[in-house]
Amino acid sequence: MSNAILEGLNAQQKEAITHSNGPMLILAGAGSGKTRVITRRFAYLSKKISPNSILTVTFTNKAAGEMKERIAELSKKDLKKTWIGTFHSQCNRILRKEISALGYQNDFSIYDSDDQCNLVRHILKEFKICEALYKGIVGRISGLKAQSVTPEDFLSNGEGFGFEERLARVYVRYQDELKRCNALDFDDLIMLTVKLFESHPDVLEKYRKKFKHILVDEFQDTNAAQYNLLKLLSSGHSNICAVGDDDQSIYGFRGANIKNILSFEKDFPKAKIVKLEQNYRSTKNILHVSGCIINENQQRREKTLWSDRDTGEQVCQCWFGSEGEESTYIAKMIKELYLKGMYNYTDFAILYRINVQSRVLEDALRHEKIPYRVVGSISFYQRKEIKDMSAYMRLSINPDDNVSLRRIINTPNRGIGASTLSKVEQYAKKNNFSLFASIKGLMKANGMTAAAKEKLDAFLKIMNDISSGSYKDSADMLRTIYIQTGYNEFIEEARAENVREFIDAAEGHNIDDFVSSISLMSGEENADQKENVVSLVTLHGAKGLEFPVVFISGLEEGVLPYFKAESPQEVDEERRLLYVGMTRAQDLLWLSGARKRRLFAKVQEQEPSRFLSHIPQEVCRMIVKPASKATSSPTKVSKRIKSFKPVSAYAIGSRVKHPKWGVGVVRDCYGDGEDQKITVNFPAIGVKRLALKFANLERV
DNA sequence: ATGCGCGACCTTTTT
DNA sequence: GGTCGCGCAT
Repeated sequence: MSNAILEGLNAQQKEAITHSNGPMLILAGAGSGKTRVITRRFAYLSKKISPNSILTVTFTNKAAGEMKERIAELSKKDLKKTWIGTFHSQCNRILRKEISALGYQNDFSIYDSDDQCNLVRHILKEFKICEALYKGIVGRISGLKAQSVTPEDFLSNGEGFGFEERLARVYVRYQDELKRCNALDFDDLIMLTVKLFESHPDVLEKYRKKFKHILVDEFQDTNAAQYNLLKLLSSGHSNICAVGDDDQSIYGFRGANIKNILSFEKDFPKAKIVKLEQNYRSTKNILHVSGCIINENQQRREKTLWSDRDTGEQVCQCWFGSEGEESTYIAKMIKELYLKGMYNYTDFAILYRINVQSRVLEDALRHEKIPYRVVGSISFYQRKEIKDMSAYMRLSINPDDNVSLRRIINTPNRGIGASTLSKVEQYAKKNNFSLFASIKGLMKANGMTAAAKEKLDAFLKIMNDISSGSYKDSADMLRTIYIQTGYNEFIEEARAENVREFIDAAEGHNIDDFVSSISLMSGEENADQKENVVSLVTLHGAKGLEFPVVFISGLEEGVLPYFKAESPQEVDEERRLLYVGMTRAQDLLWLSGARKRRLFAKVQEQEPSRFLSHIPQEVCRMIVKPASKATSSPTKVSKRIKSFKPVSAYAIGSRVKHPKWGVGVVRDCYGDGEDQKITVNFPAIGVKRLALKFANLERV
């Protein structure tokens, strides 16, 4: 066995990688080299069996991409046909082949949450149920599907009263509509694969034989349907390797079931359990403090992370008068550490529980002229113009796709309004047609005004032109759509830019593959991380990331834990959220809160988060700022980190740019007013003393 | 068919 | 405070 695969690993990691057959649960603590273990195990296994017979599932495209990349580095095998991907993409791949067994066609559309909402709202309108309830209903339906509860199951167990009864009716109808549209929503991808395997043992057998080993990443995030899928596929050989950390389970609200990891041995009785407890990321202090937090949770698998790293700086705990002071403090601290030359802006992250918290933080960063990026805002593929373009593509491939048709029949505006559409809907219903077929039928029937017919005919012609074209790739088709539909004339410039980017991304992609996977793309994975900016990110969004310096803001009752978390289980999940945030930090960690915070409309009096009471004071530095107008200067802490002067015009250690000599580091800066002098070390030139007034320097 | 004003309600969100 | 959706007005 070549040793490259086993090089530089600790004993537990080796044990996990070389385990041969049978179920295994790897409890991988934060920063314990989890990805490394999975990728190496993949490489290890593929020495004995074909890499194509290992099913590797992740939750995000990003994780799948990283894994592929790292496996490619390790192994010289051809990885084109491997099964490394998200749960949804793997199911998509299986269903594209096998779904005819369930009465769908294999060119089905995939509805994302936006399409899903549109369809539910349409049904609610028809059922004359208050449309405003759609969000709750979509959530419930999604929850049911996550448990593999089909409409039929739900009907047979249903109470049959009030809301539940109406929910059942909507669910039945929704699922029926999806099938008529030849469409699957995200949850269907999993649920229907499970259903397929359960109802067609021969198909299951085929994949069971195909996948000799199964590797699951982020196992703590699996929902019941996903777990069922894994159990079905691994039944027989039981070669399932699940990697996860129950302490980082923060997606309970999406149906993730923490019990899957807590009671793994119940389903896989002889499971080997490996704990990865050596942390390669954080200082001892950070680990100690975060360990004390997570220890408060009752339902967890005991683990104790340890680190080879230094004790490190104390964790800073701060209490401010208001959220404004909190933000100012954080911004100033970042500035100081940056100017000191210790860290780049990319090394900092500010984490928070809810998105609205970013606003005041952004204000403070802008005020200090610190570049930043808010991570995880609306994803590229969810933008209206992108969704419109894809809807045209989708409809042209799958004419039954009513949701896409409703989306674009009057976009851009071609005068087909609600009354015309409602005639189309009625005619479709009467004849059991899709909307597209209904429009075609109506052209020959009576009962439409000539004007309406003309407009519908124009729409049919556009769709016909799009469908009958021959294209060399997806980009080619999109360009045709963009022009044929007149979208290019109706769109504003900023959005047109997005469309161009979309077309670029489609370049060289086969149309069927592109359309079938487009709903599964998030577009977040290619966000350039190279920019030197501070990251602002929610605690959820921070999972899987790491930063040398982390600030967690808003550690107050009502924010973290969020006021909606009432049951002990929900509070535990909030605690895990804090734990995830803390364990992102490599060197320095600040935990802060404010006594007064503007939340929604009013200013609220806040109490410190209950989680803070379990922090051992001996490894913490407490900073309390009484509510006052006085500018909160961060000197107290800066002294602790290393004594350095308050920021002057140009702080010692800061970087400046000279028009001729380029970037240099400030050695000294003295004098004041007109006579200020500065000493700068330019790497290429050497140390220079300049009169600030004439030097024409620029901060970098 | 579009535009505006009013009221309700606020999380997190891998796909 | 700010977004989103509805209903009314043109």
